[in-house]
Formats: sequence, structure tokens, C-alpha cells
Amino acid sequence: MSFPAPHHDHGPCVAHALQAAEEECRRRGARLTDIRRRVLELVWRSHAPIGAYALLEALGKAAPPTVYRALDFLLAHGLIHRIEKLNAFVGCAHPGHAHPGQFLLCRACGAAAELNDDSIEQAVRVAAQSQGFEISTLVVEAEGLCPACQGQHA
Amino acid sequence: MSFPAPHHDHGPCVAHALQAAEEECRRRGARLTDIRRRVLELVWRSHAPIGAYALLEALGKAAPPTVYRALDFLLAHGLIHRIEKLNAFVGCAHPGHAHPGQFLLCRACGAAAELNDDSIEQAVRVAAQSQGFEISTLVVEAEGLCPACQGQHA
DNA sequence: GGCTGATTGTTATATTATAACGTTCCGTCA
DNA sequence: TGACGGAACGTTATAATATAACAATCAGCC
Repeated sequence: MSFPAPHHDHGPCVAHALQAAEEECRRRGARLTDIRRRVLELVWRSHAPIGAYALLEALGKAAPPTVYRALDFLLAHGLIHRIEKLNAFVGCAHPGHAHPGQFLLCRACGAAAELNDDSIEQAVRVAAQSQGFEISTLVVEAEGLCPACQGQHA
Repeated sequence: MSFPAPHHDHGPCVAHALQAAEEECRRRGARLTDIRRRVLELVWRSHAPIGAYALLEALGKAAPPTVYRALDFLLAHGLIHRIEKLNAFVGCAHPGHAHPGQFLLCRACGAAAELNDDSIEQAVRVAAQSQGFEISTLVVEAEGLCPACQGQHA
């Protein structure tokens, strides 16, 4: 999932993601309830990672646990990722495979792009192995400037 | 900085780190005040990343801004790193060079080891470049089991 | 229909972090 | 030396993120 074109129509992306999530949940025998679907849709509508309390506000009349439970479900089924640096969440571009999150985060516009690069994971794995360390999960988050923002912000 | 031996005497490490910090601050014309030194020492005394409020309690009669200001100072001068996944802090093993943090975090004992592996950074840089993304800072945090904990926790 | 486990609602609270403003400390320079 | 000015620290309040605990409801299944 690379950076979107500047004025790209995001609607179809959201619709596609929701449909993919439906299918993935059916495959797994998981229940994509109304709240969970609404949270997933809100996460996808935002190009930038979005925080739990922003989701809460967008949902209207919910309490924090409602949102966090939905997020936990979506995380557990690989439908979203958590960005540790930002305490925020983004839609997963490749639901269905378990995979580590590798992200490029634009510090100007906030947009996030998901990588899925084996050579990064390999490099970390090799370095870990040299210490006898056994990796279970890997966080890779690069902050910087996306192509569209590089002119404006040097 | 690799994982310490199981019963390793940590005192000398702490002393060495404090001395290195003194020198580094002198070089930079930065003031390693009493509070800052005490916070740095507490961070180093802990093998595992330690949170701001644990530091606060250890300091005794301080308020949160006191600790956060000391941490900001230590981060700014490359004397500690922040672990995003844990909202916690560890001593920097290589003060003096500006460098990204790359960490192995044991989920059993909590210990952290700092890597400094160019091939990891290179791999991310290459992947970013293919999207036209320009990296300013990079977070790499691998969770798993350190050598000493692998027997006990499968 | 009634059981059972999953899901959601609700209230309270824990944890992490910062804003705002006043005071003190410390080097510098007249 | 003493007044100035900026850095550091103290203090109070509050923002932002996250979870505990328990009650109520729902959905699938026999």
C-alpha cells in the first residue's frame, strides 16, 4: 500500500476494505458486528492513522471500552495495525496474511504507507540471531516526508 | 549492547554510563544537572526499559514534569532511548553518535538489547526510496525471547 | 423456549503526558 | 559586585490514552 495520489477518491478503497473484511471474517468464523464494522470503516476513511478517542467521538454515543474492544478484535484478526509511535490505528492493506507492520509515516500530512518487505524482516532476523534472540513480533516505523510533502517542507 | 549474563554485576555499567554522559555533556556544553543525572542513573540501573512514573516514584518527591523534562533532555542529547511499544526508556549504549534505536525486547524478563545494524537501516531506506519517501527517524523494535528466557517459556 | 458463551453497556479508574505560570539558579557583562 | 537574562526547576491542574469490573443483552444452538 503506497501513498495515495493527492486528490484520490478514497471511497472505493474503503468499500473494498470492508468487503475484504467481511470475507475474511466469514472464512475465520469471526463476527464482524455492527460496531466493529463501523470502527473499521472509520479507520479506513482516515488516510492518516487515527486515535481511539477520535474514533470514539466519531461513533457518537459510545464509551472507551467499546472502541478499544472493537480495535482489539480488528487487530486480532489482522484487519488493522497499530502504530506504536502515534498510539493510533490504520487499516491493514493485506488482511488475511499474518504479517508484521512496517510503516512509512509522513510527519507533514500524517499519511501512512504500509510496506511488506522481506529484506527488512530478514535483516532484523539475522541481527537478532547473532544474539541468540528469537523474534515473535516486529515493529518498524519510519517517520519522514512522503513524496507529495517533500516540496513544501524541505 | 547485547543481553547481559544472568547474574551480571550491573554497578560498573551504570558508573561507566554516567561517566560517559558527563563527558558527552561537557563536550556539548550541556548541563547534566543533579536531577538529570539521577534520572539517567535510575534508567541505567534498570535492565529493562523503565516508565516515567516508575522513575517518578524512585525519585521521591518530584512531580511528573520534572521527570519528563529530564527525560527530554536525555533524549535530546542521545543519552537514552525511548521504546515506543512500551512507553518506557533505556540507557543508550553508544552515546555521542546520533543513531536510530533498534531494540530486541524480551517479553519474559523485560530486558532490552540495543542493536546498531546498518543493514537493517539500509533495507528500510531502500524500501522507502522505492516509494519516494524520505526518512528522518526510524523505529525498530523486535519483541521475543532473549537467550536466557528461551528454555523457560518455549 | 431456554441455555450458553460472546458481545455490548456503564461506571469508575489507572496510566501516560503536557500546559501554564511562578520561582530559583547560574553564567555573564557592565 | 550586582543587575540582567535565560535556563532549569517547582507546582498545580488537566489532557490524552487505556483498562478493570460487573451488569445487561444478544445470537446461535439444542
